[in-house]
Amino acid sequence: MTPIELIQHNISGYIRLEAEEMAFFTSLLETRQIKKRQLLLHEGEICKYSAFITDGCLRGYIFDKNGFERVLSFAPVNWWIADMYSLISQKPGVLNIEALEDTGVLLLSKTDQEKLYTQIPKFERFFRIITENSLVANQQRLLDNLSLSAEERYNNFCKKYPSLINQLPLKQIASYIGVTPQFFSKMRNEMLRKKS
Amino acid sequence: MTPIELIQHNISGYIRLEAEEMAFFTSLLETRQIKKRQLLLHEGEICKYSAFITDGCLRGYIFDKNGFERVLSFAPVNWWIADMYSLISQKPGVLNIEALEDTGVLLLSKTDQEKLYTQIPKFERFFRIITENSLVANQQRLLDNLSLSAEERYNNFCKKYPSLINQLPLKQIASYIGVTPQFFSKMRNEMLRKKS
DNA sequence: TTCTTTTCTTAATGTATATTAAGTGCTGAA
DNA sequence: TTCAGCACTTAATATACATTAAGAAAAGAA
Repeated sequence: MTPIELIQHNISGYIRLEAEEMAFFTSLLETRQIKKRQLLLHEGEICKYSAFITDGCLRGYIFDKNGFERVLSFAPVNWWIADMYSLISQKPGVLNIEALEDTGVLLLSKTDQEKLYTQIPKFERFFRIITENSLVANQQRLLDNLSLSAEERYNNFCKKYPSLINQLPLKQIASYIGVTPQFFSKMRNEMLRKKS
Repeated sequence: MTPIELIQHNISGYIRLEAEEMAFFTSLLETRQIKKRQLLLHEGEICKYSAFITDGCLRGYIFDKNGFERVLSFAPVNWWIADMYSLISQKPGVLNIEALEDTGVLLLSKTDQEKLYTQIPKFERFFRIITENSLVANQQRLLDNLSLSAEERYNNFCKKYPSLINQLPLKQIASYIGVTPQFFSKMRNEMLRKKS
């Protein structure tokens, strides 16, 4: 599938568009390639785009008060990512969005997104639904962090991002589940030992 | 303000409705009183309503694997609450929603909510926006849990729910910030000592 | 009121995870 | 080719929080 076909397929899963509506939508998209380790968004910037990943993988992370990176989310192919706080408020955000490998995205600017809302109200529906889904995923992760051990959080990571288990450096996964790389290394060894 | 005035005011902050649209909306609402400690929603049930709080306070919580309650969110006056996972999927949920004191809510059923979406598409917009806001609040809390100490999480609780600091039993707050009541008690004493 | 239950506190001990440090093996740049 | 840096591992020690237990104070029921 081409990037455009991929996003059209993604949208068609939620709303039904006329051909000319779809054409109008795709006319608003901007293609961008991000090289490994390059940032799509830097903390302190105002987030002006929602990004749809067509190839590769991004990660959203912040620096905590001790200067350590904490991964908030990964965005593999077919996912959307943005600093929602900054995108909505148009204030400087805290999120860094970085390519974990060479990555292709389609960008929809905030202004075009609002154009879309007024001209094709069905897009209110589309973004309501994907926001609801994000919210559910987020609440689940919050509960995981409140009630599960690191080991169980790792299992949930594996369920949520099966394609990333072997694709990502271990320290990224450690950061996502909220432990140090050292502890993660030890933990994984213990898990292997238990299974055998 | 009456309950109906309160919810109308809440909605008018996001979308502009004609008088008859507002009348149609309010005709869908159901008033319900929940006595202290009564559940509005019990885990295992399918969530059929979004609830808008007009008086009192609710809490959403789950039981973790050790059988301990973990508070996911509080819902004071003027907030919405539901088990989003269950409401969206119409599968049995994991959330319990309980009144912390005698509480009045306005209920909007899932089916009426969808009626609303088709008959007054502006409501797609309304719920998109409040879902976005929930998502942002949730992401912030997730980052808090990954990167802040219990003390700092308590400070953030105070900022988010200033009205609840003195209204809630301490053990509810402890559960929200993710520590035991014993540790919370000790921590608060230490915080007081530091300030003086 | 009196009794019971719940909330809150204090303190001793226990544990999951962090921190620091050191070492190995890869990778990419000069 | 050689070196610098990065990813990953192992291990010793440290710490933020949990668990258990017991008592005091407050709230609810009889």
